[in-house]
Amino acid sequence: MAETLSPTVLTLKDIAREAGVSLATVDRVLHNRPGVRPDTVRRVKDAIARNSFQPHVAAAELARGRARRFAFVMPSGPNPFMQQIEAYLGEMAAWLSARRLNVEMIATDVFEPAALAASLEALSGDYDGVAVVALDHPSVRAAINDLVDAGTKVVTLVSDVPSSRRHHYVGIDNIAAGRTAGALVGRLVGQRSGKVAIVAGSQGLRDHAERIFGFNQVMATEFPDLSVLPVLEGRDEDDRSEQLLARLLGKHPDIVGLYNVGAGTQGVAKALNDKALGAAGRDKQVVFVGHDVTALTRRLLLQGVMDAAISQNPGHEARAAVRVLLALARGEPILSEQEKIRIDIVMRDNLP
Amino acid sequence: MAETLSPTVLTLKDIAREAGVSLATVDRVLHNRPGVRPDTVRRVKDAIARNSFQPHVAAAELARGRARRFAFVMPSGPNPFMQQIEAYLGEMAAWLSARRLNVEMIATDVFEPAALAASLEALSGDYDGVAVVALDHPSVRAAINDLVDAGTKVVTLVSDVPSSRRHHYVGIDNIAAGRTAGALVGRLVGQRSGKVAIVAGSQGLRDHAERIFGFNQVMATEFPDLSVLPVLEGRDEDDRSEQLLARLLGKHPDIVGLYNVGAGTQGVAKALNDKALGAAGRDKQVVFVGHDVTALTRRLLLQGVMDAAISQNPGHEARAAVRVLLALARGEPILSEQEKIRIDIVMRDNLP
DNA sequence: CATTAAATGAGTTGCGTACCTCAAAACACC
DNA sequence: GGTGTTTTGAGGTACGCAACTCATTTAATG
Repeated sequence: MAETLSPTVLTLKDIAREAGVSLATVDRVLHNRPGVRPDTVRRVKDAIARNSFQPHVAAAELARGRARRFAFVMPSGPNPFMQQIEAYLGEMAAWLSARRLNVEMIATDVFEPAALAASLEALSGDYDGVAVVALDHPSVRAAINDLVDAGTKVVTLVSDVPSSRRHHYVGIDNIAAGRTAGALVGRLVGQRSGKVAIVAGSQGLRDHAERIFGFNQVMATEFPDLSVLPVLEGRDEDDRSEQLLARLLGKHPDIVGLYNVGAGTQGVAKALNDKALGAAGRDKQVVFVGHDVTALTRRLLLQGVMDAAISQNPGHEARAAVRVLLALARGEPILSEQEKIRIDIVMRDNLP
Repeated sequence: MAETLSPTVLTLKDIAREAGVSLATVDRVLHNRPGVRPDTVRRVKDAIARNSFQPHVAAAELARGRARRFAFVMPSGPNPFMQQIEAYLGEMAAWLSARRLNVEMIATDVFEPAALAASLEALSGDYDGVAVVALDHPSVRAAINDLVDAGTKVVTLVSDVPSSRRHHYVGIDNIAAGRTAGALVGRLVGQRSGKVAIVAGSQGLRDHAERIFGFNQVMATEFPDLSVLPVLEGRDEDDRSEQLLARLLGKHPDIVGLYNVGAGTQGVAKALNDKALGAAGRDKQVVFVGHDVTALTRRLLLQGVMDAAISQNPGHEARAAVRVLLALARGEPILSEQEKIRIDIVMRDNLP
């Protein structure tokens, strides 16, 4: 009837006795210190495995003395998503200090490869872990690899650099996100046929490009009655997005769906709402799917202007980045299921 | 440019000096032990607050010596959702043992109030925390309150007992889940009008009743063109659900939507697929929304038989229950944002 | 065999807290 | 004033591990 999931665990002393060696040797093996014969290493590791020994994290943490330092390298400038991440880190302050963890925010021009790489290089040696919102560029990749080589744990956040040797990526699969957006637009448009518009920041941004790719994939294979118009590049700016979209809506009265890949949501909504385009604007007739839950998108969802938002929970991302860095630093396994950022579909009725 | 989120923290010795008392007195205040004058208590607490002191969890954990024991009281019998929770707890084994946490599974007949209450009473004194999938019944409520009074931390899982003094509820808001299901059925049906069927386990189950309530709410206010048929009570059994639904589909050729509130999904799908009801079955014509991502619902989503599943991540629930119990036992604050179980909308393209 | 290098043992210290004991001081009461 | 009670101080031990030193043993080399 009752079943125990966690057997009693031993201490290092027990392992030493089991392996027939001294505590010092166990310690050497555990921390990959030199001066132990391969055969002895094996005996110790066997004893550890045989008893499924886990070092007591509390004891280890206490014994190491110095606090751990983590750095979050984030884009400078006003970016609501990044501000949210910073806010969530602030909410963890008590949690962090109870574990003697120091987290520092470092702002840099993420879109300038040289500046970002320089910021990263400057961290070398001083930090146990670094989370970075990174651009996928050779110099950035090199900077990340240097950090890794120096023993710093590196996690990419939101935007990955798969070609680097970063230890982990905390963020969503953007192709899948685009596919999800496509499925939503297609399904919500329903029986109607017509055209679908895409507004993106830039097709040069890795995540935007991936989302568009996924979106088009689904549209082509599953919704042949809908034709996708060329991507508008609004540079994530409200004004530019509005102008481009307004012109497009004017030219194509049969637009039934819209996918906003990045920011500039304010402008997109304004264009949809523009009275000049029809008696009551097009906001309720066009299925509008975008990204991220902010104060603005929340309002648009409630008003029925936006139909769904694809969201990657920024709180989850912030916490996952910290937890992953901590687990890496401690040499603990990562609960991959827990740290995986899911693609959330947010509609009016499941607004968080 | 760089901003520290976590200032250096002091130790108990520093606090003692700050407050002008001895370590022993600080310890007495910190653990609400008697024998300290109110005025002194205030002085110590002031010093703690003034320096935003946080006890070092690692040191505290190490010093207390004995491991913590948590119990998960879950329904007996083959329930896929519960099995998943147990599996996820198994995945945490290393995490748990590194923290010297013992988690035990206790199976009981959750639908029998007396049996459940007895199971809970039997735990008194032996556990630091209990997570229970509870029925909302006076005797269960009393048993929970007894546990709480005995100093055990209690968390309700999946199904709440709001009238009890449980410390926390880990699960979704079922009314909101029903609303979400309603919105999905309504939106996915599109322009068509017709009838909508509901299959539930029993309207006597709190969570099912709440979901139906939320579903009807949305249907009535937002989709007046759809009329909801009386709820079928399939008792979460495949056969019974199939028979009831098959009869209903036969009687109403104009059913365009279906909400399956609980289990019995296999039966529901079979009824939809029944060739006797039409040339090719009704599975692709009826919008079908259900709950939970299992091997079965995953297949149905991929086949296009099911259109969306409302999901409460069982892995997240298992981990959240453990984390909340641990935080409660340690006297740490709970990261409510992190522990909140979200209502996930799962469609074919964002299957986890 | 002697010499040197490598491997291992034995031991110490300290991390910050919980929990305990015992004595001393402060206080309340008659 | 003396009594008894409450409050406070001082100190110790233990938790499990990291990190270190230094002596000793074992193996490799010439």
